[in-house]
Order: sequence, then structure tokens, then C-alpha cells
Amino acid sequence: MEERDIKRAGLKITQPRVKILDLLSNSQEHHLSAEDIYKLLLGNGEEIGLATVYRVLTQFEAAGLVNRHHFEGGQAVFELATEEHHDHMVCMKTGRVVEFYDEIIEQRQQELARLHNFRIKDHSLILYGEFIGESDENA
Amino acid sequence: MEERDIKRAGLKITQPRVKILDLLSNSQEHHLSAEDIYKLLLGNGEEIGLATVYRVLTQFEAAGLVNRHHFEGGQAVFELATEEHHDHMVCMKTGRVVEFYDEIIEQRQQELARLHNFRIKDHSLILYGEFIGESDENA
DNA sequence: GATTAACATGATAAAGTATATCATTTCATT
DNA sequence: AATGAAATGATATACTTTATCATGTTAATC
Repeated sequence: MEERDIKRAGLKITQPRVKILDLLSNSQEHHLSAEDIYKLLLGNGEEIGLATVYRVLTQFEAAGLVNRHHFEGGQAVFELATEEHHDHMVCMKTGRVVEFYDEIIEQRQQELARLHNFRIKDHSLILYGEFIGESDENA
Repeated sequence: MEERDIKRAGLKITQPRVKILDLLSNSQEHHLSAEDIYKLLLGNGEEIGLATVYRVLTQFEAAGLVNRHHFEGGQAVFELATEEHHDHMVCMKTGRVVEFYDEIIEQRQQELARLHNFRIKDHSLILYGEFIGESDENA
């Protein structure tokens, strides 16, 4: 993701937008809340307002640049929409998130939708639990 | 669900708890937000406080009497935990919720967890879309 | 059935997440 | 460089949910 993508979305290329996109592109953790992003940028000495972070993320979502997920815990998290569709495993101890994709589940969802006369626009599959043998580093 | 279940959860049998449980048991819509419940009870002429509704629902959830789901839209919804585990299709137009269960998806989730050395504690699968040929009655 | 201690309620305050407002600033085009 | 349109950010506001605490209710004991 780069400035070109911001322009393609019909948005001006501004400092806050570039900084947020860079952070999402380069951060080790792919899933960041608006407040995560705000604090990380402040920590890097960047000047940015929390309202701008929320506003820009919503615009990016509308433009298809990022996806918003509602994991448990109140705050929505965002990730770049560069990768193919995938679902998530969320560790309830460390907060670690692993992405996965399974063709069987995807097809089965479509089959079930057909059976119920339902047209799927979006879906959310999240497995909550813990990675076996992993210690509680962050929580 | 009945008063016996409240007692079994280690909670006193109080008017608010009975009313909430009755409403969840008898309502046509199985998935109600705390505010839904609050307003429905007020509409029935019952006296209850919103704080009590939230408190009781959280207690019921801890006791395993209800499940809490985070559909899109900000407010959590609650349903009785009497039924077997199931997932949800949510109509983005009418808000209608249909429950489904699919053994293939369940097994596949377990298989994927095994592959990732992950122990599933809980999971959330929600399909968002619309029921074909259904009109927009409530939205 | 009355007493009483523990528990529960509900009005309100407060916390937390997210959006709306609007004067000021930045962008990008002329 | 000038200028109009768009964006920012401080702050106010909305909204969902939890915390506080004086008052009321429950249920166990006498």
C-alpha cells in the first residue's frame, strides 16, 4: 500500500493518511486498533489527532484499503486489505492473532447460505482460545 | 429456563431476574440487546433499571444461562443458552437472525486448530448478507 | 410470621469507544 | 504564489457499558 492507493480512493494525499498507511504496512502486528495507531504515531514523535485516526480509518475502510474486525474486547481492529480473505484465531492470553483460510469452510458457508436462501455479503469467523505451550507475555 | 436455573446459578430469585429470564424465554426474537430488554419490560409496565438489566445479563452469562454475541452495530445481543451451539446469519436489511449448525464446519475448525497448535475455547461465525426475496420491513 | 444480615436494585456518575462540530491548516490546482 | 476545496485536530457530543452507593428486597433464622 502506498500513496497511489490513497489517491485512487479519491482522497488527498495528506501527512496523516500517509503515516497511518505506512504504519499499517510496516508494523509487525497486522491488527491495530485506532488507539494503537494513535499512540504508536505519537510515540514516533508524529503529531496526529485521535479524531483524524478514526476518520481516516473509516475512509480507508470505505475505500477498501483496510478491513475492520470486531474481536472481543470493545475496540475494533484494522488491518490492511492487501491480503486475500482470511479468518482469525485470537489467543485469549497473549492477544496474538493468526490468520487462516480454509476452502472447505468457505464452500460450506456458501452451501449453507444457498440452503437458507441467503446471499452472503460478508462474514466473520473468529476462533478464540490459546496456542498450546505459549506463555502469557503480553496480558 | 425458570427460577430454578437462577437459584442453581447461586443467585437470589428476584423480580428483575425472573422478568428478564421470562422475556428471553418467551420473546419471539431470540436475540435481544440489553436496551431491547429494558424497553420491552418498561413497555409491559414493569419497573426496572437499565443498570440492573446489564448487571443481570452479565451474571446470567457468567452462569452459562445466556450467550452474548457481538454482531455488527455496537450493541451486544443476548440469547438463552438452552439451545445447542449454533452460528448466525444476520440480514443486513431487516436485522433478522437465523441460526444454523453445520457439523462439517465445526469439525474443520477443530482440524485447523490442531494444525496451528491452538486450543479452541469459543468461536464466532457470523454470515452477513440478506435473505433473497425478503423486503425491508424493519430497517 | 417477624427479625436480620446479606444481597440486589436503580438512579446517577463515570469510563470507554467512536463520531460530530468547526475554526484553522494543508493540499493541489490555477 | 494565490485560492478554493478538502482535511486536520481540539473539543464537544453521542452512545454503550460499568461503577458507586444509598435504599429496598430476599431468604434464612428465630
